[in-house]
Amino acid sequence: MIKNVHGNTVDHLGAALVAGRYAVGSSLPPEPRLCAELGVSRTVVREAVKSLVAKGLITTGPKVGTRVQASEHWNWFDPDVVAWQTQAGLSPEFLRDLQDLRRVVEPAAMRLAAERATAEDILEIEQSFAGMKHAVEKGGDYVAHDLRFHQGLLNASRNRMLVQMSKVLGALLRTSFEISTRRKDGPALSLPLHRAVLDAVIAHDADTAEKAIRVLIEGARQDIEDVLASRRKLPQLGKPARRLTAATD
Amino acid sequence: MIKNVHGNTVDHLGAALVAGRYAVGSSLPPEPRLCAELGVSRTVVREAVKSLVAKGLITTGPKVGTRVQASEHWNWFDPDVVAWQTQAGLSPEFLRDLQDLRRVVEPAAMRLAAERATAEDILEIEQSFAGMKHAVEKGGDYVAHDLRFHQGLLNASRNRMLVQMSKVLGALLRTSFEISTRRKDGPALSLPLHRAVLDAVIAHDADTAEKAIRVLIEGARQDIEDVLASRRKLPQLGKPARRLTAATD
DNA sequence: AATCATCCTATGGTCATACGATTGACTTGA
DNA sequence: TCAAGTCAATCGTATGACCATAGGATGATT
Repeated sequence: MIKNVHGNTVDHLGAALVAGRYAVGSSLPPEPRLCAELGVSRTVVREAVKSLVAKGLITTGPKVGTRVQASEHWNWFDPDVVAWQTQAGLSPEFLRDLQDLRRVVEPAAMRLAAERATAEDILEIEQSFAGMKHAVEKGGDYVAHDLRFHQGLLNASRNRMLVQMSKVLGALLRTSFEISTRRKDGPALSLPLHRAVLDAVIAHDADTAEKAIRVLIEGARQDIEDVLASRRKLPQLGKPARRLTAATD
Repeated sequence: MIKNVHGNTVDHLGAALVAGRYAVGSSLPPEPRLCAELGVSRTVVREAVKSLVAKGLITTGPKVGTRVQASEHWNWFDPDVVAWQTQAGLSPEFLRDLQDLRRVVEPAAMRLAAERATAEDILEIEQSFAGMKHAVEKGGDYVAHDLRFHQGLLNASRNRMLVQMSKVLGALLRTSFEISTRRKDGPALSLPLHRAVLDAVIAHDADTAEKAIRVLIEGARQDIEDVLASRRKLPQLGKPARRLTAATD
């Protein structure tokens, strides 16, 4: 699926960087090499590099080359960075960070949502809930509707930064939803919990909304812990050998 | 202070965009125009545009031009974006968003810091506190040390995303510190409150740490509310007429 | 006159080449 | 041994050309 040369190049390099294919502090190949490896012009390479600099993944300088920044400097809230991280396989550290974030952000966001949600927000969330219910009863993409439900709630907090986080949290939510969906009664069990959150928000009851979401989060935490524990016994989950050369996709 | 052509161009355009000098959904001047206005080559303009695309400020496409994205699409956690917003004058909405964020993040981060802070983290924060104390007693840059204090605490949460937020929160913290420093006994009064937070973190007492930081935040909230209220009576605080043409700085 | 298909053109996307600017590394001399 | 000067690798900037896309104008058809 070819978008355009620039986008593909950014994706390729970004994914490689986030996956840790280049050691932190080391230099990427010089521009001419990259051009040759990726089969694109220097213009494209340079613009791609500039994009990655803008996302905090690398720095550049004459003679010093383009150096890989430590992960503390990534823009962890950049959707692309998160996507690359997801695609590279969610590491336990990343999952831990995301879970911290979720436990910090979602309860507080529910409080705000209970105070500020507009009628449109509620409608959107109701529709998502209806989709989840339908998926449980008659089949369908439960995870997608669950995601939309949570993002709708974050949106209802009416805070641009919290909304932005919903995009990042999406990576965690998707993972945890997929895990809980594996247990075939998982969705059916969590449906009333979701309903409780939504009802509290509609009732402008911040305390109840917060408590309800905490129940949901705790359940998800358990699920992920279990999977991580079992993963430790099966360490071969990491992606197999990756090639450094350009792929021709 | 000239860094380089690219950096200056990104700054110039980014600041203009964040300041709202181009209407959302409208198009920037075409590349040749921008080159002429900014007095740089097309290479520079294009790379600058790519950087801004990476930060979510604009989108580009053949024939459609480079369009201004709605502020919901900005990367609000990008240090540059925040800097531009700060420089454009902190709007009440932005301040409100930041205060929400602070109230959400800092208490939770203090809990994590109390659990996870390393000896190095503590040392760093102690030094910052010493700097604050010194500034109160013998003069010095109180705000800078206060900032370092809070960022050190966020760092101690050992969570990459929370750490990233500390950079963004810095914009709010700086503002609120400057406000509270205007009252000449402000720093002296807040010193023991800071000490309380630090002591709780050292004692690994999450509950107390959270309570202590909440006191600090509440004080800051009050200060900012007051300033905003007085600002409403003096509406001429906004920047004076802004020109659309390129400045020659 | 209204509608649809076609072509035109403005605009960003890509490529190639040349030269400037910076800085780490090497060399040379004291 | 150390310091200053030189060198060269690498990114930074500029220019010109051509390609690709998509919005809008133009014209034919009903």
